Amino acid sequence: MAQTMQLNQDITLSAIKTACSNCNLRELCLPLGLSLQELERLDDLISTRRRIKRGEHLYRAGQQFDAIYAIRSGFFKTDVLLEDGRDQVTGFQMAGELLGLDGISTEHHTCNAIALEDSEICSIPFSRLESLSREIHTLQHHFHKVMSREIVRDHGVMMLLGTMRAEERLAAFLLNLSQRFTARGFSHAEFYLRMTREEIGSYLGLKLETVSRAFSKFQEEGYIAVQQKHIRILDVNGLKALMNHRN
Amino acid sequence: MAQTMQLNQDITLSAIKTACSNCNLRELCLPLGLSLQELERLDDLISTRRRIKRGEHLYRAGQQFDAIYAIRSGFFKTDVLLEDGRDQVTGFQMAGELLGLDGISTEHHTCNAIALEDSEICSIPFSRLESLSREIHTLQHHFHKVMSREIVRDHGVMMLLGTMRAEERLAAFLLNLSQRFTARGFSHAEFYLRMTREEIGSYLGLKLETVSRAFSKFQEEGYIAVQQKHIRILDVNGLKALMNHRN
DNA sequence: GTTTACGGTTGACATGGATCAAGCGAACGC
DNA sequence: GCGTTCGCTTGATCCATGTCAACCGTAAAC
Repeated sequence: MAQTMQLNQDITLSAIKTACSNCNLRELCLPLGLSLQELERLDDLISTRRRIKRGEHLYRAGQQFDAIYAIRSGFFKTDVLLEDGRDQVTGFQMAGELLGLDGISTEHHTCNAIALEDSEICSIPFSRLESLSREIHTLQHHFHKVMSREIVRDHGVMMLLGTMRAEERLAAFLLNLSQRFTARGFSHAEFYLRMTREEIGSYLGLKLETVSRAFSKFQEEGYIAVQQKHIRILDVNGLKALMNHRN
Repeated sequence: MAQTMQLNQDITLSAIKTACSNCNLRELCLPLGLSLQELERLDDLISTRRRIKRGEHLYRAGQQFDAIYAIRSGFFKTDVLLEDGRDQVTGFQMAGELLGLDGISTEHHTCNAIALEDSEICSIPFSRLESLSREIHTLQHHFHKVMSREIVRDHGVMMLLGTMRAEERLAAFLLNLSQRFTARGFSHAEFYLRMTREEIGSYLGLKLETVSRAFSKFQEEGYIAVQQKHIRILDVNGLKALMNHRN
């Protein structure tokens, strides 16, 4: 009897947890702007929830594409590989952000998505998302906005890689992280990096030593306090100023 | 009487010219994969055709977004500006490609689109495109693919800017242009650059002098023949080899 | 036809970040 | 608790590309 109750409760809990309508990330994620009824229809679509352990791949370049993924919790990186072994991190993704949009184009994933900490993702079968967004205008429009935002973000990274010097890049990176943590209700001034210096470097087009040196420099200047992966931002304006001036 | 006939002919010609169904770029552009009936519905949507002279803006960063643009003929660049005056070319677009996808996200354009030669574009009102793609599954799916392809392209540029050295970048750039010209029925081995060395440099994250030197180097090595903006590719494999090896 | 402006090339030199190398501290496995 | 590993830091040196400058050729302007 006690066991049956426990079981029922588990089922209920899991049902609550899987639904977008009860997800506290819905204002950051795909459901943004949907009405209650619309949300319930989206719930039907998001049946699977998957745990990905730190270091595991959510998908690999070359794999068949059939779903996009919303990050429920955790932290990911995506990277692309060149034939000669060079690779580059193309992004870091956190809760509420979507993964896999690159796969729509060729119906195969074009990059690897790897969990940087134990994470949970919601699978969104893409063809069903397309059907539903043919019916729900707001969903369609929001999805288009999300894809477009990804394009704009990429332009920002191109700008960073093409025109900024090492310290500017790192400052931009920290400010961007800070802003995204803030949007998720975390402290804007204090956070743990989930990625290594090498991964940061790869993303910023720098070597890990350069990243490390820039961190030390920022600490000397009093902009931040670094202790391994623990970062405290002491002077946001200092970092911003660093980015806005030539030299 | 003669005048009336002339007039009718003009109207007919203009009607033919504006329709996707008669556009020889339809296999490269938005209409890809549509049936004849579907094509005709797309025709209704693309009412305006606009000429943009060399040097003129199609749109500017900050402007209200309400349409995306298909390039009917000509050549464009897009660039983004930082507050401190730095700018970067984010892409070069040719016939059959779409411009303005970045504007969906915020309903404002986030970059400038400038014609590098006298060009013609088709305006596609975005809200009408969304309505139509709620009705035409193939159009919806193809549009998603186009957006996704843009994301994949941007990742390629990030890779280029983040991990390649100057000569690799220029080789990648030339091979990419060559391949896109080929897709449009032009020679893969001989073409005119529409952009200056400075614009190439901005796109590749290099200074114009470095671009110029790399061109000269390629010429010395016998990979290409350069004469100002006229490029002949003499050894595609040479260029490819240059990209695939470290050093 | 001459002048002017602009884009391109080339050379000399400077420098930011890469590379190579050593050492250190925290975390993890045994 | 101890050793090993991995990520990080820091120093010394090197090199690819940036910077500065001169000059050239082509094309547009007058």
